[in-house]
This record gives sequence, structure tokens and C-alpha cells, in this order.
Amino acid sequence: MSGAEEQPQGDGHGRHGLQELIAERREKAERLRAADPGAFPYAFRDTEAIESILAAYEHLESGEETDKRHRVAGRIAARREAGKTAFLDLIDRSGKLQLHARVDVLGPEAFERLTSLDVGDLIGVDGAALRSRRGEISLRVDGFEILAKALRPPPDRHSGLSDVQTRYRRRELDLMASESARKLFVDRAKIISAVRSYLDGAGFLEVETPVLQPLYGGALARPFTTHHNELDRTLYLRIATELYLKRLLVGGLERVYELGKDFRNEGVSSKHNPEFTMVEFYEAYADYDDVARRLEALVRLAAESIGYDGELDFQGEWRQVTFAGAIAEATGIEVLAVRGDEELRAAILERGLKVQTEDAGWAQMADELLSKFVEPGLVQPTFVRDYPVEISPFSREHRSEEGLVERWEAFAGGMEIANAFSELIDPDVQRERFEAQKRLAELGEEESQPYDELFVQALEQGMPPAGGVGLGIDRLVMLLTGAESIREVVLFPAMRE
RNA sequence: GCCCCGUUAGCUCAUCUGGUAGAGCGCCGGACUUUUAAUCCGGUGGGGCGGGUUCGAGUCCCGCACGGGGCACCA
Repeated sequence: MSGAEEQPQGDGHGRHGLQELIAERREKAERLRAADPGAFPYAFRDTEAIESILAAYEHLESGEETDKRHRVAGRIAARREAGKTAFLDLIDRSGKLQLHARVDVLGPEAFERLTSLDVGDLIGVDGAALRSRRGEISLRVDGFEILAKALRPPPDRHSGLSDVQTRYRRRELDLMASESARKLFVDRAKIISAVRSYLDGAGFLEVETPVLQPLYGGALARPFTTHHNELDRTLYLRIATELYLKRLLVGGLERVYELGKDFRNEGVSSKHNPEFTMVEFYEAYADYDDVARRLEALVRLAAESIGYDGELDFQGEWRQVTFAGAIAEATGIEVLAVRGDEELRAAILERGLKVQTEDAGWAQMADELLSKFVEPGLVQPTFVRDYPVEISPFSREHRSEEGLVERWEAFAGGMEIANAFSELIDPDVQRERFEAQKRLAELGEEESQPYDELFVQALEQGMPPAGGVGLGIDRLVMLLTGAESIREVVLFPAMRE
């Protein structure tokens, strides 16, 4: 909001701009304080959620009144006056309830005080349930307290906020104006709760590992860099929790998960926010097929938790395709038959596919073929399995396919939502993978893995065979709520200044 | 980083080729004891920022900021 709010001096015109609206509301607040030192109490207790009141009186006939008293608190969303009676709409997190104010119930002074409130003000109400003649469940106002004055007018109550800029930067306005926005973030909370509930129920231990890390790792991405003054050292905001969680398996915690923010210093888009929420879970004595079953069960539970009834089918086992097979089906290129930079480049150019072939190795090109020509078509939940080793530095070699690793990525709605491996547990192979990443770094690859000696030493202590999964929570929420942009499911998404 | 589009009242939107910027909601005053986008009468508020062309710019030109979509990178 602009801070440049100059007052036109003493010319008497220009009366109802924003400054004048605020001034009017401020004067009203002052009058309320002056008239009643007890105005704006510090608490209003023993309220019920509007949702539960609505549910309790479903059976009432139109025009029927009760003497059952309830207390609710919330924001005034609308006001309809009709002489000596008035209706107010009150909203709380759970819903909207109509209030019926009558001068014969409240007396003229309180009635005047109530009807002179502004849309946006917060009140607490005490009253009896009824269903109005027009059929709406309501509360007759027997008493009320003004809890807070809104000095600024709320967004339009019919059309709400449609300017996305304001919706994201001023999420509080979006939430107060839009029931669907409120519902989305309630759903997000339910989904996260379902994820925890599944993992807790399956014997996984929730843990917390460092966000500030001396060395970043566990994914291929550029980090945010920061500095600790007292220790005088560079620290990185984590890009993944992978390496620390695997060290916990070495330590014997056997089943662990962490749900929290990762940070990647890369572009923003409708599917990417620089800080995003990820859950990673690791299971000792399991492989990538075992954890695929877990992901299916976890997502199914999350979908049920919000009553998902969309197009995607999360029942049963999801479809499975192989990395190479999916690419062959979509492009006609058998990537495993042209396993060299030049050979694959030639095959791509021959078909005239729009793929970055300059300065790109076999694995990068193959991965781009997948994300460009396969991923958008993966609408129903699908596992793509058995990736090339070059782009999977922490994944265990495939038990039967040369040059591949036991890794899958899960896709749904044309978007990647999860990534998993049979974890690499052999320290010597892990050293070689780090060496290979180091060579890539020397060639200028910015997203290569730094060598993590402590991690390798941990593997040298003996790590159990394990399956591990990373699931993007924001994308899961997008999928289950039908949101088209990650900014819709993140309360305060990253924006330019 | 590149390309295209957008930015007008507190909110949602209009404004033909350049010529005094309109509406609904809101707000203020009045009427109304079952309204729900309540209604009726009267009043009220404005061109993202910086330059340029022109007698005159919301409108044409240049630059900037922010947003949206696409491309590139990524989960």
C-alpha cells in the first residue's frame, strides 16, 4: 500500500477517498471508546464455530425460533437494514452465519450501536438460533460486544479480490474476502495432517535436521548462501533433507521422516516457489517398490482427508512405466540404444525435437525428453521407473539393468510430485558418484553435488538397505485442490519487491 | 534472462479514430420491524511511476516498476 497519503488542505472537496473512509471509521472507533470504557474487550470466550451451529439447526422450519443460546465471534461481512430490524452476515473460519438484530430485543441504543458498525468490524454475539422466514438459519442478537474496529474498508464482498497481485501480497484480504481461499488453506492443513498421520501410523519417527547446513546436498539445485557471523563461516539453506536423514538410518532410527521447507535458488513459476514444503521419508530394509506402495497409501489418505472427488484415481496401485519405455512411446527414440552424447543428439535432431542439445550430455537430453514429451501427458498417477545413473547420484544401481538405478518419480496431473530410490548404501560407490559430480562441477555445471565426506563416512559405518521418498507438499496440495499455480497454495508466495 | 499482454475510484469493471473520465458495490444523510447482491430518494470518490509529441494525452511514442502467460532452468 502506498505510504504517500497527502491530505488535501481545507478546500472541502474530495470527501470520500480512501483517506476519508479511514477517517470516518477512526471517528466511529473514538466515539465507541468515549461512550463505553469497556468497549473492545480483551477476549470473548466460549464461542462455537459457525459451521457447527449451522449443522445443529438443519432441521428448523422456516420462521421457527428457538430459545437455545449460542456465542459466536467473527467479522461482519454484510449488513442489510430495514428500519427497526437489520440483518448482518458474520463470517468465521468455518462459515457464514446471518445475525438478526431487532430494536425490540436490543433496545434503541444498542440497536443503533450495532447497525452503525461497518463491514469489516469484528464482533462477538450472544443470541438464540432461528430460521428466518426466507429460510436462512440465523442467530437473533440478544447481546453483542464490539471486539475490533476495521479502519480500512474490506474488499468488495461480492466480487472479492481479483487482482492476483493484491491477493498474494495481502493474503489477509484474500482470506477475509474469499471463502474458497479460506477453504483451500484449511484443506492444505488437513493434507499435511494426513501425511503426518499416515507416517506416524506406519511407525516413522518425525525428526528435525539442520536448515542451515555447512554443505548442501541431496538434490541437484543451486542453494541460497548465508553467513554465520560468530562462527565466521558460510552456511547454505538446505535444498533437501536426504543426507541427514540417511545418517539417521545409519544410527538405527530405521524409519524417519521430516516435513519442512527446502530452499532452491532458482526461477519462480506456476510450479516453483523458492521456498517450498517437502516431506522426505526413509525406511530401512525396504526397496523402491516398497516405498511406492507407501506413497500410494499416503496420497490416498490425503485425498480422503479433504473429500477429494476430482478426475484423478488414487485407488489401487498406480500405473508404472519405465523411463526409457515412456520416452520411446512419446518420441520414438530408444534412449538406451543410443547411449552416447553424439548418438542421442543425432536421434533428436533427426526427428526435429525441440530439445537443448548444445553442451548437453546423454543423461540431460534424455531427462529433457522425459519432462517435455512424457511428463505433460501423465495425468493419472504414474510411476516412471529406472533412471540413468548419471542424474541420480544417491540411488542404488539397478539389480538387473546395466547403467540404470532403482529410482522412480511419481507424476500426476502432468506434474512431478515425488522422487524415490532404493538408496545407495555402498560408500565406495558413493565416493565415485561424488567424484563424478565434482568433474561435472569443474566443467561448469552449477547444480552438481558437493563432495560430502561426512556422509560417506556415515555409509562406511554400515547403512541398512533402504527405500526413501521425497514428496512435494505444495504440488500435492495443487493436485488435490485443483489449484493451477503454486502461488494459490502457498500463503505468502515469493514476489518481486 | 528473452517474448507477448496487463496496470483507470477503497473493491469489481467500462470509457470508438487524442477533446470536460462513467457505472455497480462501499461510504455519508433520509425512509422502511424478516432481509440476504435488500429496496427507494439525495450526496460522495479516480488515470502505476518518469520523460516526450501535441493547442490538448487514460488514449500516441520512449523508459522504469509490478503482475500474468509463454520460453529457458528446476521439484
